[in-house]
Amino acid sequence: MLDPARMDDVLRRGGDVGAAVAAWRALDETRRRLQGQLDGHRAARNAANERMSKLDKKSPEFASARDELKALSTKIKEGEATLATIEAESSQKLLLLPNAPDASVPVGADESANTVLHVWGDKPTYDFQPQAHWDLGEALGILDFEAGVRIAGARFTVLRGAASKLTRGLINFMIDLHVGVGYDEVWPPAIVRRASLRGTGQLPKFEHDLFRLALPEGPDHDPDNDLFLSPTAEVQVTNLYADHIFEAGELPRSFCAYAPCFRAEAGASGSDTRGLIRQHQFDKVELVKFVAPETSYAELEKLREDAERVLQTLGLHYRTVTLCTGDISFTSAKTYDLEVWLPGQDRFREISSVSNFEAFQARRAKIRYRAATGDKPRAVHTLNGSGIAIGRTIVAILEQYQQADGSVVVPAALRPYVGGLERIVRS
RNA sequence: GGAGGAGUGGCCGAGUGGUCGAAGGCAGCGGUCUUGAAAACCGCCGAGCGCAAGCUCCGGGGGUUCGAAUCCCUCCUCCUCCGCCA
Repeated sequence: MLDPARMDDVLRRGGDVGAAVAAWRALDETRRRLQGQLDGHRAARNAANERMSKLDKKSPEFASARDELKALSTKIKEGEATLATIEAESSQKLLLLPNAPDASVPVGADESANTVLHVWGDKPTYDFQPQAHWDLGEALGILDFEAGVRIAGARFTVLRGAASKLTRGLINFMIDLHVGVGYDEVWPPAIVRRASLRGTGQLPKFEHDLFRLALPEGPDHDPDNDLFLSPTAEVQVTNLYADHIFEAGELPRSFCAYAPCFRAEAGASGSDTRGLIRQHQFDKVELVKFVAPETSYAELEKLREDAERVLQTLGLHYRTVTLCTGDISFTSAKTYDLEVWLPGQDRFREISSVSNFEAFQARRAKIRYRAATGDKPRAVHTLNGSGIAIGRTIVAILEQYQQADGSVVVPAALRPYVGGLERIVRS
């Protein structure tokens, strides 16, 4: 949730955000006025009730006071109903306002305004025409797109043999790497409640991107009990500490988690329909940090390095870009994307996204901390980054490590995780 | 899935219609004492909104009442037993 004190900063995003901010401000003004009136009435009722508790219940004073209070009580109920409506409307508007970009984020309308932070490694050269992973994978018999369609439909893929083994190995490889530099490992549920998604900012705005479970619903069905397939472990791990107050000295806390991710990808029809890039279900190791606000930008750089270490250890050529105001997500204050080189497609593709959300998620999910014992709780800052997407890592390995004969060399660092497999060949 | 029981502040726990944001204990913080620590004693000690006065919060939502932690309905969660099961 955007901090109302940051309303001016959010305008840097441009577009129609200005109108939304103005609408919220007007509503909030009304809300505060009504709240003041209502509080006055409630104070009167509380005082009167206290006097009443001392009266003889059979006395005529009691009876007349009760009749008077009944009128006041009715007025309060009406006020409460009105206020509830305004509050619901106001908080709905606030929930739909995006995060304010950090001052260091370049201004721009779309990805063309993103800036390259650095490039790691050299573009590998081939003395043959490099193939796209979908051709390589099918030829090797390890990516079975047809079977995925048969079982579950478009945008699902069956991984066979070495691709399956690579998935298992990559999950362990990445988690071990992160645990080695101080992350705590967790294995969360794959299904999440509506409140969790609201906490991290996927809801209420992006429900169309999610798979919701169609459970039997009675007449008293409460939408708050709806369940969704999680689109990213960011949701589960961040909500690990929803409604929690960290004590002084407990921060920063860093976690890594593997979880399958599910995205409806509504509106993405026609793009990336080939291969493993954009699937309804994919695997990802996620990194999440809870930190004190004054440290969050230093932590963002460390988090970026932790994600980059995965690609470096695997020897994959990539670049890091700073997303501009028009390209950062709804919830982010600043985001770096790691883009891995895909020679088969002659382009860089996003493989990890690393963001500082500042207090945006913490305010929604009520994740707080005390700077010192006895202090008032304040919202923490949360950060997360892919550490990293498994499917796209397989894509990058297949494309960057491909050989003239159509086989693929397994990166040395990964071999201990795949039973010593050195090369993927057609079996 | 069936039958019972229970959800109160960081934790334990009292409170069954009125002066209760809520006894008491533990933990924590400050102090006295002590060379220091422990013990003992004294004080402080939930969160949110509001400039403030003040208001709200006793699992969530709804209802009854002048007034609800307390009564009613409903949902959620936990515990015990039975059933089923990787």
